Amino acid sequence: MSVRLRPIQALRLWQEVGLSMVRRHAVDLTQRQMVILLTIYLEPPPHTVRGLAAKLGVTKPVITRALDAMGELDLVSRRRDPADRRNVIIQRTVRGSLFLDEFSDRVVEAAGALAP
Amino acid sequence: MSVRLRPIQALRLWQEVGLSMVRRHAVDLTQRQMVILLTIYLEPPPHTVRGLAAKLGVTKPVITRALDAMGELDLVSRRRDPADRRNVIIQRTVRGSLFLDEFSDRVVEAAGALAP
DNA sequence: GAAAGATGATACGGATGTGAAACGATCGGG
DNA sequence: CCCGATCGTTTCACATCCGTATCATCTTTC
Repeated sequence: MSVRLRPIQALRLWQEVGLSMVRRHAVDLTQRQMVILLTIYLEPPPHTVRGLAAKLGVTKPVITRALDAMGELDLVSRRRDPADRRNVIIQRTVRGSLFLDEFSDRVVEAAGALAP
Repeated sequence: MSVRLRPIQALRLWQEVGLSMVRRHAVDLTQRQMVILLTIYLEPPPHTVRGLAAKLGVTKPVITRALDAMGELDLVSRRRDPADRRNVIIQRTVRGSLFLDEFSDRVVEAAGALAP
């Protein structure tokens, strides 16, 4: 079933989650990087640079650089497609899964604590 | 009453909202800027630089620069406190309210469209 | 096999954010 | 009245991100 949320609750949810992220001085991803990470983990593989660029409506260098940054943090990994060596397959990592698990827990918790 | 949300739904919600923001090439605020904006609009005034810095756990220059950026976009405005002229009172703007209204609508819509 | 096309990475110039430190303006207690 | 404390801003050096254009590599087509 869908989730019923009122506008004021939506804003409070965003504030609460953002606040906890900022305060923890944790991994600080760009909005684009976050969307890329979520797409990789939520949608069925395989994921390629051009596919992600098309989905987000941004240029390929944006994806490449985001993958560089997140690869440095071990949130995603890349490897060449053996079938077509022009392609790069973007893969999930244990650390990336853990990061999103913790993130979603934080969102769920904040949602549960919302005032009526 | 509180909002019941499952982890996978939380992730899909964040992806959907982030995706719509990225695609629209709309105003793209830093996570910190967004939290500051939300705090200004959700919590009771008055808001000061040091108050926001303390709440977010960041340094004052971060707040000053975020206000510079958002002031440029006319999302917030600043004015000196007449009572104590060292203080700066941060105020809401029509454009800021409109921006958050649209944003929350987008969140609510995405939440309503979530799969079970 | 050579040329054309596709894919991801890189170079460049510009814009913006950050932390640490220092600064000018203002208030307030002695 | 004055000197320390407070508040917001600015400066500096550094890092990151962006879009455009270009590049190297690989595949497909003829």
